Amino acid sequence: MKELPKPNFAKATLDKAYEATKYEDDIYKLWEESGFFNPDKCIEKGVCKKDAKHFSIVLPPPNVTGTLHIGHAVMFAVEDLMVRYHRMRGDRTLWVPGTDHAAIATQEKVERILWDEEKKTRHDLGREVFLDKVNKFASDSHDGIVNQAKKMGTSMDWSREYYSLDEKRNLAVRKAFKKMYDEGLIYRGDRIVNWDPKMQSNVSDIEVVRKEEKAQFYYFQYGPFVIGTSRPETKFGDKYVVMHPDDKRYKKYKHGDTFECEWINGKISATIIKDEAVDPEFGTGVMTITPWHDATDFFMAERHDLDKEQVIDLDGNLMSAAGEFSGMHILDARPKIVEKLKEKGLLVKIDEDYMHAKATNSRGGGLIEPQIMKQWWVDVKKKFVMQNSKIEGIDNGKEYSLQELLQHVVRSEQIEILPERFKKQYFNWVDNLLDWCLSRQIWFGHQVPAWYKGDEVYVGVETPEGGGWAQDPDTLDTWFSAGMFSFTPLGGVDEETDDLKAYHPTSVLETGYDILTFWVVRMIMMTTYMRGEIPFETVYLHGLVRDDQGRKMSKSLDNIIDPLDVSKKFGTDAVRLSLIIGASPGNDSKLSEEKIGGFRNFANKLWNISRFMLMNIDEPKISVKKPEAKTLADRWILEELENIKYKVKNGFDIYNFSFAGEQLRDFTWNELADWYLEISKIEGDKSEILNYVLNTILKLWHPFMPFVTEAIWQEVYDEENLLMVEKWPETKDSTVYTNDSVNLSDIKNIITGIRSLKSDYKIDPVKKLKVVISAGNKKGMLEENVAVIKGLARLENLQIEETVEKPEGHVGFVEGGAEVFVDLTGIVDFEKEKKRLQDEINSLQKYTKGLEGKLSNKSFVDNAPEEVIVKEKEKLEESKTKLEKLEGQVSNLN
RNA sequence: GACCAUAUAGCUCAGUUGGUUAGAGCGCUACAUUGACAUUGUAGAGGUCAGUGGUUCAAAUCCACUUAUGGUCACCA
Repeated sequence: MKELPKPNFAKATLDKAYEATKYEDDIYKLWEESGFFNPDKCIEKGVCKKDAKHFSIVLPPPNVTGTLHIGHAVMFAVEDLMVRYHRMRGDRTLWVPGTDHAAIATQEKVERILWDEEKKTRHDLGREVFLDKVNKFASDSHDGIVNQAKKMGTSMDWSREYYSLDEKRNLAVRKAFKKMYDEGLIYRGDRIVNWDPKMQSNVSDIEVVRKEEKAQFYYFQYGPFVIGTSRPETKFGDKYVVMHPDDKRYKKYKHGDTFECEWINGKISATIIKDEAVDPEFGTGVMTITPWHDATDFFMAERHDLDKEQVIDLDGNLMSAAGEFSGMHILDARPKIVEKLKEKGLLVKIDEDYMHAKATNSRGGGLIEPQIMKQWWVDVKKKFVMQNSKIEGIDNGKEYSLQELLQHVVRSEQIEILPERFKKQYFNWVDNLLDWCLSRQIWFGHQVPAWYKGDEVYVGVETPEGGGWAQDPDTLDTWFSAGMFSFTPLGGVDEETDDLKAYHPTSVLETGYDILTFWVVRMIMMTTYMRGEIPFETVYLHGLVRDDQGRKMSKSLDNIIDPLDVSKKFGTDAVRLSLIIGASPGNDSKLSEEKIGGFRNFANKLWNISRFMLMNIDEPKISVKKPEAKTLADRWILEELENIKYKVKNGFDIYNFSFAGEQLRDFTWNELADWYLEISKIEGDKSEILNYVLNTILKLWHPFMPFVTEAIWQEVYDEENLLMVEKWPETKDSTVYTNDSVNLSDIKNIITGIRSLKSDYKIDPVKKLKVVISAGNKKGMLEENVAVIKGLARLENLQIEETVEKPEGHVGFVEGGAEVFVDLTGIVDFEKEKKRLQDEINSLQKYTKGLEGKLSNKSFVDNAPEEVIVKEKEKLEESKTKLEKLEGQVSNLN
């Protein structure tokens, strides 16, 4: 690694404060140029073995619609965390980057820009010119995204980067489409779709969002019936009147009966239909239907084989069926139609407070107008013969539907979803799965690989031989290509590449829970079908990042936290930590600059801890050998280090990253810095231990805070090695219990107790006091630590006896069975002391009484496990002894 | 309407299979400023674990109901 450009680091000592911006770019360059983001290089250099267990993630590709937001930062932080951990553990680790063309979203964005800047539509430009523009936009977005991802410190293998609309992915799409078509899983048919007149495309059910809105609800006389509707403008073609078969009010009317009645544009002939889809409680329990422009009506018409007539065109204007209203936009026509019906005496009443859920396109917000159109669909219920299954419980030669595959792999726990409650949501969706409408009337995306000549249809991977074939102008739903992202970035549809063999199924799909139904379901569907494999073993769903008040971040609220801004301000490590600590899978988290600032402080703390340690290490070296402990504090910190190693590993293993980070921070700050380093100033001569501890915590912290840890590593250990590919510290496989020979808590408590008294009496912290300890069986242990207690509690003199009466003018407290007497001659406030001791005695008495009650309760003694009883007895003994001593002190106040 | 979450200190959250005198960070109060760090240190205040009832020797933890907040799905012309 010597040939690599070395960042311009200061030598020998660290700067006083960690300045992230000074290091981050150089560090990233160092990593990138080392080549270790690529597992091939790791194998070559022995970072991992070729046959090591693999750990692979395909990055959920950000949309090329612009710049990244804080949600992407979470994704980067969490995935990089896992990837760095596994890489250091020696797993064969691959993280594949990519970007998504995001068909509708991107086209819509470019169309808007085009309109804002040039007042032109895509039709003014034509398909080719427009697509050039979109591609240019996408390419610029892509570059920005890559740059941002690198700023976040992501250790992705850029040599394997993919784009959802590149040639390889396009080939995969064409092959998949053909395979599904050949097996009858893709069909072209006239079905009702969600048409967006604004965007001039249909969108899938999942892309439709409903918005509650107050609307007018009209009641009209329709022959002998009163019908209700919120959409009078659709009623021209209505010639069926429907009611529930069990509705007694309309018992005398029979299914199939016809009658003549006066309607908007004159007399019509209507037919009575009985169908259970009608809710007798709603309105009058009678409705007319418009199969061409309503999904419920459509399916009703299908059931009874009724005529369907188009009333509204694709621009939202009324057609010839509307007679005098034809050519008028539906929204303009509505009041006029109502007016006309009123004049004819057919308007019964208007309900002004009707709550209506209007359907809108989640992209662009256009009002959805259902239409019947010829579209391409995936049949999710159709059975096909499985031929390539490697899935447990799915047999080759047997028949399955896509829906059954989706159900099977999650139910059989071959795919784990975290947090588990999202399984319910998954099945809620999958069990009620409808056919998937694939085609979109937009230009940007994978063009449908179907060609037409007259009535002939050809579906294939390449343009058919022979002239006269015209390709379907529509493009495919972006999720069709996205559904194959576990494997298309590793190879293709039908070739077995080395990458596919080595890294598929991928280990984890890490993404936001909001995308579960859009993407996760489709990935499982496409992958199980195309490859006969699960796409990933675990789905880890992160929550959404909200502002400090819990609101979604949005431009209009002006509460957006831009990851790059805050990275610059506080350092990338701080941003990453703030997104990981305090966040749990599937739950939203709140973020504020204050929170990030807190973690910036921690990064600096780690830097300064290292700075101090470095000053006290004779010869910094990379070491994994546990050094010899000479004092109680040494034994204690080494034991705590073992504990924290286990806790962090365990946190990673159970996907509780927040817990791992929190524990590690507590150890680093509250134990190592606040106690051990302070003690080391007194005891001295700790070069070996400090070196070992520093080594270890830098490794443990690296996945969380890659930049500052690598910066320190490079400064301290220098030369050949990158922390990024150091070996993860070995840990035991269970909790390590602390025993007395490594327990520092008595020492800590005595020191804290003395400090507390000092603070209580408002004694100048610098003033040195005299202390006598009646130590009992703790005498030996305390004597060994006289210097530590004296130093940290700032004592002039410390006398330790096995038993000693409280000297005059002293104030006492009890800690760990020892009585500590602090010399406050001349300043003791006897009343205050009396109260302090009495308060403690009171609460202790209550506590003791509780314990006694518990232990004399027969059912407790009979039922509780032995170890619990033993523990309670010990507690009782302890508190009794303490009580005795406190009572002695109070009676001896002088 | 169906289903799923969440409710613990002023704020953000921990609390693993029921057994702690319920914890952390931020904020707050008081004190401390020349050798790792003021992006700091020391000490402290602050909680009837949403409510009610139940199970149990034992409930923040399990169960039922209630209330509040959020989410997913279904939506009715």
